[in-house]
Amino acid sequence: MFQLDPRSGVPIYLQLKERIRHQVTSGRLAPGTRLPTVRELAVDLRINANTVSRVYSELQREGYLETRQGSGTYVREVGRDLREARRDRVRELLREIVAEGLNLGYTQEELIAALKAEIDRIHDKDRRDSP
Amino acid sequence: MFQLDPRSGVPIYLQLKERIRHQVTSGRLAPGTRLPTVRELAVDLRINANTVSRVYSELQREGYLETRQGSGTYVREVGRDLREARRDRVRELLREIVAEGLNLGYTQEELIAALKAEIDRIHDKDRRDSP
DNA sequence: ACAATTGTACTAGGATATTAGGACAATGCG
DNA sequence: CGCATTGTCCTAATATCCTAGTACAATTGT
Repeated sequence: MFQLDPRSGVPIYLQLKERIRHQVTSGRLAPGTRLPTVRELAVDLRINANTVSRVYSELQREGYLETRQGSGTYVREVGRDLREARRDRVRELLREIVAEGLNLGYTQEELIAALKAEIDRIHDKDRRDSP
Repeated sequence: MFQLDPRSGVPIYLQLKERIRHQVTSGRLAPGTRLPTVRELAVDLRINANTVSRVYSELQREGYLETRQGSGTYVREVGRDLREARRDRVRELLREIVAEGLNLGYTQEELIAALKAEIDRIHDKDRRDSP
Protein backbone atom coordinates (compact mmCIF):
# COMPACT_ATOMS: atom_id res chain seq x y z
CA MET A 1 0.00 0.00 0.00
CA PHE A 2 2.85 2.36 0.81
CA GLN A 3 6.17 1.67 -0.72
CA LEU A 4 9.21 2.58 1.33
CA ASP A 5 12.92 2.45 0.77
CA PRO A 6 14.91 1.35 3.84
CA ARG A 7 18.20 2.34 2.21
CA SER A 8 17.25 5.86 1.28
CA GLY A 9 18.72 7.39 4.42
CA VAL A 10 15.38 8.95 5.25
CA PRO A 11 13.89 7.41 8.40
CA ILE A 12 11.11 4.93 7.75
CA TYR A 13 8.56 6.74 9.85
CA LEU A 14 9.22 9.99 7.97
CA GLN A 15 8.85 8.34 4.59
CA LEU A 16 5.58 6.78 5.65
CA LYS A 17 4.35 9.99 7.19
CA GLU A 18 4.99 12.04 4.08
CA ARG A 19 3.47 9.42 1.83
CA ILE A 20 0.28 9.38 3.82
CA ARG A 21 0.19 13.14 4.15
CA HIS A 22 0.60 13.48 0.44
CA GLN A 23 -2.19 11.03 -0.31
CA VAL A 24 -4.46 12.93 2.01
CA THR A 25 -3.69 16.42 0.73
CA SER A 26 -3.87 15.27 -2.87
CA GLY A 27 -7.23 13.66 -2.25
CA ARG A 28 -6.17 10.16 -3.20
CA LEU A 29 -7.17 9.15 0.29
CA ALA A 30 -10.64 10.57 0.69
CA PRO A 31 -11.91 11.91 4.03
CA GLY A 32 -13.49 9.13 6.05
CA THR A 33 -11.30 6.44 4.56
CA ARG A 34 -10.13 3.91 7.09
CA LEU A 35 -6.41 3.27 7.08
CA PRO A 36 -4.89 -0.14 7.79
CA THR A 37 -4.41 -0.95 11.46
CA VAL A 38 -1.00 -0.25 12.90
CA ARG A 39 -0.32 -3.98 13.08
CA GLU A 40 -1.46 -4.71 9.56
CA LEU A 41 0.67 -1.96 8.14
CA ALA A 42 3.56 -2.96 10.38
CA VAL A 43 3.52 -6.54 9.10
CA ASP A 44 3.09 -5.32 5.55
CA LEU A 45 6.08 -3.00 5.77
CA ARG A 46 8.07 -5.31 8.04
CA ILE A 47 8.46 -2.67 10.70
CA ASN A 48 7.27 -2.31 14.26
CA ALA A 49 3.68 -1.42 15.05
CA ASN A 50 4.91 1.42 17.23
CA THR A 51 6.60 3.02 14.27
CA VAL A 52 3.31 3.07 12.42
CA SER A 53 1.59 4.32 15.55
CA ARG A 54 4.03 7.18 15.75
CA VAL A 55 3.15 8.20 12.21
CA TYR A 56 -0.59 8.00 12.85
CA SER A 57 -0.22 9.99 16.07
CA GLU A 58 1.78 12.77 14.51
CA LEU A 59 -0.53 13.04 11.53
CA GLN A 60 -3.40 13.21 13.96
CA ARG A 61 -1.74 16.02 15.90
CA GLU A 62 -1.21 17.84 12.63
CA GLY A 63 -4.84 17.46 11.66
CA TYR A 64 -4.69 14.98 8.81
CA LEU A 65 -5.97 11.85 10.53
CA GLU A 66 -8.36 10.93 13.27
CA THR A 67 -7.64 7.86 15.34
CA ARG A 68 -10.15 6.14 17.54
CA GLN A 69 -8.86 3.43 19.83
CA GLY A 70 -10.61 0.13 19.30
CA SER A 71 -11.96 1.27 15.98
CA GLY A 72 -9.18 2.41 13.72
CA THR A 73 -7.58 5.39 12.05
CA TYR A 74 -9.43 7.49 9.53
CA VAL A 75 -8.73 10.34 7.14
CA ARG A 76 -10.14 13.43 8.69
CA GLU A 77 -12.79 15.68 7.21
CA VAL A 78 -11.43 19.08 6.34
CA GLY A 79 -13.24 21.76 8.31
CA ARG A 80 -12.77 25.47 8.13
CA ASP A 81 -10.21 25.82 10.92
CA LEU A 82 -8.39 22.75 9.70
CA ARG A 83 -8.13 24.32 6.31
CA GLU A 84 -6.53 27.29 8.00
CA ALA A 85 -4.02 25.05 9.73
CA ARG A 86 -3.03 23.47 6.46
CA ARG A 87 -2.71 26.84 4.87
CA ASP A 88 -0.28 27.69 7.61
CA ARG A 89 1.70 24.71 6.47
CA VAL A 90 1.71 25.92 2.89
CA ARG A 91 2.97 29.26 4.12
CA GLU A 92 5.62 27.46 6.11
CA LEU A 93 6.72 25.52 3.06
CA LEU A 94 6.81 28.70 1.04
CA ARG A 95 8.98 30.35 3.66
CA GLU A 96 11.44 27.48 3.51
CA ILE A 97 11.65 27.46 -0.22
CA VAL A 98 12.09 31.21 -0.38
CA ALA A 99 14.92 30.99 2.11
CA GLU A 100 16.55 28.23 0.16
CA GLY A 101 15.90 29.77 -3.21
CA LEU A 102 17.37 33.11 -2.25
CA ASN A 103 20.25 31.30 -0.61
CA LEU A 104 20.95 29.56 -3.88
CA GLY A 105 21.04 32.80 -5.79
CA TYR A 106 17.50 33.10 -7.05
CA THR A 107 16.25 36.63 -7.37
CA GLN A 108 12.78 37.54 -6.14
CA GLU A 109 11.55 37.86 -9.68
CA GLU A 110 12.88 34.48 -10.66
CA LEU A 111 11.14 32.86 -7.73
CA ILE A 112 7.85 34.45 -8.59
CA ALA A 113 8.26 33.52 -12.23
CA ALA A 114 9.04 29.94 -11.26
CA LEU A 115 5.94 29.77 -9.11
CA LYS A 116 3.77 31.11 -11.89
CA ALA A 117 5.28 28.59 -14.27
CA GLU A 118 4.41 25.73 -11.95
CA ILE A 119 0.90 27.03 -11.49
CA ASP A 120 0.47 27.11 -15.24
CA ARG A 121 1.81 23.60 -15.53
CA ILE A 122 -0.76 22.25 -13.17
CA HIS A 123 -3.51 24.25 -14.77
CA ASP A 124 -2.68 22.92 -18.19
CA LYS A 125 -2.55 19.43 -16.81
CA ASP A 126 -5.97 19.86 -15.20
CA ARG A 127 -7.38 21.12 -18.45
CA ARG A 128 -6.11 18.04 -20.26
CA ASP A 129 -7.45 15.70 -17.61
CA SER A 130 -10.97 17.16 -17.54
CA PRO A 131 -11.62 19.32 -20.60
CA MET B 1 32.89 37.34 9.92
CA PHE B 2 30.11 34.79 10.17
CA GLN B 3 27.64 35.17 12.96
CA LEU B 4 26.20 31.98 14.41
CA ASP B 5 23.66 31.17 17.07
CA PRO B 6 24.58 28.16 19.19
CA ARG B 7 21.13 28.08 20.78
CA SER B 8 19.14 28.02 17.55
CA GLY B 9 18.84 24.26 17.45
CA VAL B 10 20.39 24.23 13.99
CA PRO B 11 23.80 22.52 14.05
CA ILE B 12 26.73 24.92 13.97
CA TYR B 13 28.28 23.42 10.89
CA LEU B 14 25.00 23.75 8.99
CA GLN B 15 24.57 27.38 9.95
CA LEU B 16 28.07 28.15 8.84
CA LYS B 17 27.67 26.19 5.65
CA GLU B 18 24.51 28.00 4.60
CA ARG B 19 25.97 31.40 5.47
CA ILE B 20 28.97 30.79 3.31
CA ARG B 21 26.90 29.35 0.51
CA HIS B 22 24.68 32.40 0.58
CA GLN B 23 27.61 34.78 0.48
CA VAL B 24 28.98 32.91 -2.49
CA THR B 25 25.78 32.73 -4.50
CA SER B 26 24.93 36.34 -3.71
CA GLY B 27 28.33 37.48 -4.86
CA ARG B 28 29.30 39.02 -1.55
CA LEU B 29 32.19 36.59 -1.63
CA ALA B 30 33.64 36.96 -5.08
CA PRO B 31 35.20 34.04 -6.95
CA GLY B 32 38.86 33.67 -6.07
CA THR B 33 38.43 35.16 -2.63
CA ARG B 34 40.41 33.35 0.00
CA LEU B 35 38.46 32.29 3.05
CA PRO B 36 39.91 32.28 6.55
CA THR B 37 41.89 29.19 7.45
CA VAL B 38 40.01 26.49 9.29
CA ARG B 39 41.92 27.35 12.47
CA GLU B 40 41.36 31.07 12.20
CA LEU B 41 37.66 30.64 11.71
CA ALA B 42 37.53 27.99 14.42
CA VAL B 43 39.10 30.33 16.98
CA ASP B 44 36.92 33.16 15.83
CA LEU B 45 33.72 31.14 16.20
CA ARG B 46 34.98 29.23 19.25
CA ILE B 47 34.44 25.87 17.60
CA ASN B 48 36.71 23.06 16.51
CA ALA B 49 38.81 23.34 13.39
CA ASN B 50 37.41 20.06 12.15
CA THR B 51 33.94 21.50 12.21
CA VAL B 52 35.06 24.27 9.90
CA SER B 53 36.89 21.74 7.80
CA ARG B 54 33.73 19.75 7.41
CA VAL B 55 31.94 22.80 6.09
CA TYR B 56 34.72 23.62 3.65
CA SER B 57 34.86 20.04 2.45
CA GLU B 58 31.16 19.75 1.85
CA LEU B 59 30.97 23.06 0.06
CA GLN B 60 33.85 21.92 -2.06
CA ARG B 61 32.05 18.69 -2.94
CA GLU B 62 29.03 20.77 -3.84
CA GLY B 63 31.05 22.98 -6.10
CA TYR B 64 31.09 26.27 -4.23
CA LEU B 65 34.61 26.24 -2.87
CA GLU B 66 38.00 25.01 -3.87
CA THR B 67 40.43 23.99 -1.19
CA ARG B 68 44.12 23.49 -1.69
CA GLN B 69 46.03 21.94 1.16
CA GLY B 70 48.91 24.12 2.31
CA SER B 71 47.44 27.13 0.57
CA GLY B 72 43.92 27.72 1.70
CA THR B 73 40.29 27.65 0.66
CA TYR B 74 38.98 29.80 -2.15
CA VAL B 75 35.62 30.78 -3.57
CA ARG B 76 34.93 29.07 -6.82
CA GLU B 77 33.10 30.28 -9.86
CA VAL B 78 29.61 28.82 -9.62
CA GLY B 79 29.12 27.00 -12.86
CA ARG B 80 26.04 26.91 -15.01
CA ASP B 81 25.25 23.23 -14.48
CA LEU B 82 25.41 23.62 -10.71
CA ARG B 83 23.00 26.51 -10.90
CA GLU B 84 20.74 24.49 -13.14
CA ALA B 85 20.73 21.56 -10.74
CA ARG B 86 19.78 23.79 -7.85
CA ARG B 87 17.15 25.37 -9.95
CA ASP B 88 15.56 22.03 -10.75
CA ARG B 89 15.40 21.24 -7.06
CA VAL B 90 13.62 24.48 -6.24
CA ARG B 91 11.22 23.93 -9.11
CA GLU B 92 10.38 20.49 -7.83
CA LEU B 93 9.64 21.79 -4.35
CA LEU B 94 7.55 24.58 -5.81
CA ARG B 95 5.52 22.10 -7.79
CA GLU B 96 4.60 20.18 -4.64
CA ILE B 97 3.67 23.32 -2.78
CA VAL B 98 1.51 24.54 -5.64
CA ALA B 99 -0.27 21.20 -5.81
CA GLU B 100 -0.95 21.18 -2.11
CA GLY B 101 -1.95 24.83 -2.03
CA LEU B 102 -4.42 24.47 -4.88
CA ASN B 103 -5.88 21.40 -3.20
CA LEU B 104 -6.49 23.45 -0.09
CA GLY B 105 -8.38 26.02 -2.05
CA TYR B 106 -5.73 28.61 -2.65
CA THR B 107 -6.26 30.57 -5.81
CA GLN B 108 -3.35 31.31 -8.12
CA GLU B 109 -3.35 34.90 -6.99
CA GLU B 110 -3.32 33.95 -3.33
CA LEU B 111 -0.38 31.65 -3.84
CA ILE B 112 1.58 34.32 -5.62
CA ALA B 113 0.67 36.86 -2.96
CA ALA B 114 1.75 34.45 -0.22
CA LEU B 115 5.05 33.88 -1.96
CA LYS B 116 5.65 37.59 -2.30
CA ALA B 117 4.83 38.07 1.35
CA GLU B 118 7.43 35.50 2.36
CA ILE B 119 9.97 37.06 0.05
CA ASP B 120 9.41 40.41 1.68
CA ARG B 121 9.78 38.88 5.12
CA ILE B 122 13.15 37.43 4.34
CA HIS B 123 14.24 40.40 2.36
CA ASP B 124 13.56 42.67 5.32
CA LYS B 125 15.45 40.32 7.57
CA ASP B 126 18.45 40.34 5.26
CA ARG B 127 18.43 44.08 5.17
CA ARG B 128 18.59 44.21 8.97
CA ASP B 129 21.43 41.70 9.09
CA SER B 130 23.63 43.37 6.51
CA PRO B 131 22.43 46.80 5.47
C1' DA C 1 65.97 21.26 2.56
C1' DC C 2 63.43 23.07 6.32
C1' DA C 3 60.01 25.05 8.94
C1' DA C 4 55.63 27.04 9.04
C1' DT C 5 51.00 26.81 7.45
C1' DT C 6 47.31 24.67 5.27
C1' DG C 7 43.54 21.15 5.10
C1' DT C 8 42.49 16.09 6.42
C1' DA C 9 42.06 11.28 8.58
C1' DC C 10 41.08 8.85 12.48
C1' DT C 11 39.04 8.43 16.71
C1' DA C 12 35.89 9.04 20.32
C1' DG C 13 32.50 11.13 23.60
C1' DG C 14 28.01 12.64 24.21
C1' DA C 15 23.72 13.84 22.68
C1' DT C 16 19.71 12.94 19.99
C1' DA C 17 16.81 10.22 16.92
C1' DT C 18 14.95 6.04 15.39
C1' DT C 19 13.07 1.61 15.92
C1' DA C 20 11.50 -2.21 18.46
C1' DG C 21 9.35 -5.25 22.34
C1' DG C 22 5.98 -6.07 25.59
C1' DA C 23 2.31 -4.64 28.63
C1' DC C 24 -1.72 -1.63 28.92
C1' DA C 25 -6.16 0.87 27.80
C1' DA C 26 -10.15 1.93 25.08
C1' DT C 27 -13.54 0.47 21.97
C1' DG C 28 -16.61 -2.65 19.31
C1' DC C 29 -19.21 -6.76 18.86
C1' DG C 30 -20.88 -11.37 19.78
C1' DC D 1 -20.36 -9.56 30.12
C1' DG D 2 -16.25 -11.51 27.64
C1' DC D 3 -13.25 -11.51 24.02
C1' DA D 4 -11.06 -9.80 20.07
C1' DT D 5 -9.26 -5.73 17.96
C1' DT D 6 -7.75 -1.16 18.06
C1' DG D 7 -4.24 2.41 19.30
C1' DT D 8 -0.90 3.82 23.16
C1' DC D 9 2.48 4.06 27.07
C1' DC D 10 6.86 2.76 28.93
C1' DT D 11 11.18 1.10 28.28
C1' DA D 12 15.33 0.07 26.10
C1' DA D 13 18.54 -1.13 22.45
C1' DT D 14 20.49 0.62 18.51
C1' DA D 15 21.77 3.79 15.13
C1' DT D 16 22.99 8.25 13.67
C1' DC D 17 24.55 12.87 14.21
C1' DC D 18 27.43 16.54 15.93
C1' DT D 19 31.49 18.25 17.85
C1' DA D 20 36.05 17.95 19.47
C1' DG D 21 41.09 16.25 20.17
C1' DT D 22 45.19 14.66 18.18
C1' DA D 23 48.17 13.19 14.76
C1' DC D 24 49.13 13.27 9.86
C1' DA D 25 49.81 14.88 4.93
C1' DA D 26 50.29 18.34 1.36
C1' DT D 27 51.84 22.71 0.07
C1' DT D 28 54.17 27.11 0.45
C1' DG D 29 57.95 30.19 0.93
C1' DT D 30 62.36 31.19 2.72
